[in-house]
Amino acid sequence: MSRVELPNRYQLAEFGALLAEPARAAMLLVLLDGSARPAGELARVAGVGAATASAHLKRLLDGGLLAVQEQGRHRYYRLADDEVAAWLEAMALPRAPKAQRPAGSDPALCRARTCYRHLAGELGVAMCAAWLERGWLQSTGDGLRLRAPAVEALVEVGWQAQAAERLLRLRGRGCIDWTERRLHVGGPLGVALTDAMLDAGWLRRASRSRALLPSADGLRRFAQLGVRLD
Amino acid sequence: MSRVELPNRYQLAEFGALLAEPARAAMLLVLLDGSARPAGELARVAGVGAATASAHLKRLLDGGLLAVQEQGRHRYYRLADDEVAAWLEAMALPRAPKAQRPAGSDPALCRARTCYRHLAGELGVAMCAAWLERGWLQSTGDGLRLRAPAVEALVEVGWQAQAAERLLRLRGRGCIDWTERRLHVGGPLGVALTDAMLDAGWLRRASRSRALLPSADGLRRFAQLGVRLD
DNA sequence: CGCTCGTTTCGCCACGCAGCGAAACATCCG
DNA sequence: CGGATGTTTCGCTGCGTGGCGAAACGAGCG
Repeated sequence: MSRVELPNRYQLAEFGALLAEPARAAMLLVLLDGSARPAGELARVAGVGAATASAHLKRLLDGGLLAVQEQGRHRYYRLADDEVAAWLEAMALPRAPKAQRPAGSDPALCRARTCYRHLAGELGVAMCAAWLERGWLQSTGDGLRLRAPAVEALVEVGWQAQAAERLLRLRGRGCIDWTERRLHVGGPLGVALTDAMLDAGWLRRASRSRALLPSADGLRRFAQLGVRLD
Repeated sequence: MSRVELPNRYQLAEFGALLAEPARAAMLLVLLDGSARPAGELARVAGVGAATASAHLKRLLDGGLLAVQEQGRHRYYRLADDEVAAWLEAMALPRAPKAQRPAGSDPALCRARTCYRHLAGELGVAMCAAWLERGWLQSTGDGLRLRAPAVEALVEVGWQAQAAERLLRLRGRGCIDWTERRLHVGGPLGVALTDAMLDAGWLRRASRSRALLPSADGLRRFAQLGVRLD
């Protein structure tokens, strides 16, 4: 068939048009944390009526940026996949007016946050770098894979052996962190790691932002795993 | 003052709107190789009249995506900086309709190409990774820096000592390659390296695309510098 | 079964803006 | 100076689309 050419002007324009409306941008931004929200709530967030919101959601859906999940009389919308989330992060974060990143950005958010459903920010980048260096994490043709020594280390700091071993079977995606411009671990592996850290109380979700707040205990554990902030 | 919050909906929408027009998208895409072109040529590329093109260029200029350089009765437009180029790469490349990247993309382009003015693609990523691993390249707080051993190696494969040493003073920017999702060297250092490789005949620009074609000699030199393609 | 609530569809209006031609500038050249 | 060329400004028209209210649809619930 016709080979896929470079990004032609129409693909790029179509994508841009989907972002070009403040109402749609607001919806996408609020879904960037991986949540799934019903149409009505998204309408409220975007500040438009239900009818208008429905039209916007239809466009985003047709454009492949959203996926929908029906549940009773609600329809929950979420980002189509973490590929989309990565694009949005790339677009959204560095778009601070001019200055590179005036250090005014919320420091907690720079430190640790969710990107889609996995850990990002300085902490996420530091973890990825440290584990890659130790060989606990390896980049294969198949994506990022956790190695046995990492499992041992996790068990040593208190994780259940069975749960830790399950991580060996999960595939990670290298995901670019756009405040740090460096890799962190996304994909199923990244999500599983992050979930476990939340469960263990190492991290806590901030109430009104995507920031993740590390507990004192969490920081100690991270340090035991070779992960330090600055 | 008001701290810079996260990307608000308006910033994102404004950016999207700039891309949302096929004529503007075409202009941006053709400038993605770092070239500077006069308004008339961009009008031709975009397939619109001179008047229309002028209006589009004004919008892109006001939006901070382009810079202009007056020269006689011509006005040469180019991308504002490599930050913008990186955003565009991020938007444009992975925007193949659905399938991840159906391997139908131009193989030469995946192998090596210019990103703005520096080397990207498999070759660029491989070089960056190999040199980081050998310590020839180091990530400092200030960006990427070349180290002395790299200069020695470059001289050994035939570069002028003086030119090679100058590279030590140039700052590199980690630039994300969106076909590979991995780092390669951008910024002044990346540009200087790439220029030198073009001068030395290791690489040649393809006539009708952003692909860079490595010569047989070039591939041999790259191999001597620890850079191999698969 | 009939009411409620969440969502989508329909019909309508209004604004934004892309497009062009004509004209105004500006620069180079003879 | 005067004509040619490159670029921008101006005025205008037409289309796309965002917004809303009203109505339709469908799922829960008493």
